Amino acid sequence: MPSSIPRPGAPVRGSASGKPIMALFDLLGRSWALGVIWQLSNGPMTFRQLQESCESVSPTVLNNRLKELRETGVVARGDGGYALTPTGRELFVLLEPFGAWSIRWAERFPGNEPSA
Amino acid sequence: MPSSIPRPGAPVRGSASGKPIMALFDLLGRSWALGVIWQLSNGPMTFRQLQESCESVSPTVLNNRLKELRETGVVARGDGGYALTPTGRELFVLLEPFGAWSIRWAERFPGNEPSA
DNA sequence: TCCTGTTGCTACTTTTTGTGTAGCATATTA
DNA sequence: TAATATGCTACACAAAAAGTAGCAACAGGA
Repeated sequence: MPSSIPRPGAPVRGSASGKPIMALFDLLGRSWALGVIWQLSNGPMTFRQLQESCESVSPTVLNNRLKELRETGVVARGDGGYALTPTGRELFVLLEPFGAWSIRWAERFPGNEPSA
Repeated sequence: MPSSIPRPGAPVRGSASGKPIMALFDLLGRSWALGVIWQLSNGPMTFRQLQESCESVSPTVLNNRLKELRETGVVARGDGGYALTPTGRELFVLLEPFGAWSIRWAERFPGNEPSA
């Protein structure tokens, strides 16, 4: 059984009253949710393509994440497979800076020398 | 046993070679990771305060998340309990816009009327 | 029409995570 | 000394994810 889909206004992890930010964190804080959005930012992908580009995601989980992301208006199916909706693209705009940030984070990672 | 801590450069979910963005998504895509960072943005909190403000988080998980966030340089312990490091505050700066966005998302949520 | 390949899944078993509750050891304050 | 807070650890249980198999629907092509 898929876990319940986080909806703002309904109880979610972190908020019995469903504060939107907590509903969003519940949605995004599930395995592969962020990864799927990241992959789809490059354009529509089929289920199988997503499976390949997200190494080691199981079809069960991928299907659950896609269901959740569709029901929350972030992803939709169309030509060429799954794609971000306008809402999803908005979300990606917020997510995009994490790419560059993660690289700087990696460089100064505790125990890493800044790679010469 | 706590799950392994995602480190850029080491294999993580989504990337055998540990692409930084995938390591970051692995770190943040665990339950309560985003919520903890969000809570700590208001200032340092004790373990118990975090437990209370994150409704329904179990101490086991909270402790695991804090360990991971500390070892990845996002959170540290100091006066007044746990607090974001400068790195953690940087991360929060990227996260902050999600607050406002989530409210708009809630308003036009599939099945919600834009509240009059 | 039969074969071959692709796609989007579902089913199932095993392993990993998270929940929920209890409670302990170490301060701190009265 | 007792009461309180703090930062946990230890379970027993439940939920989620991994890993693998395979099926139904469709699209060519021979």
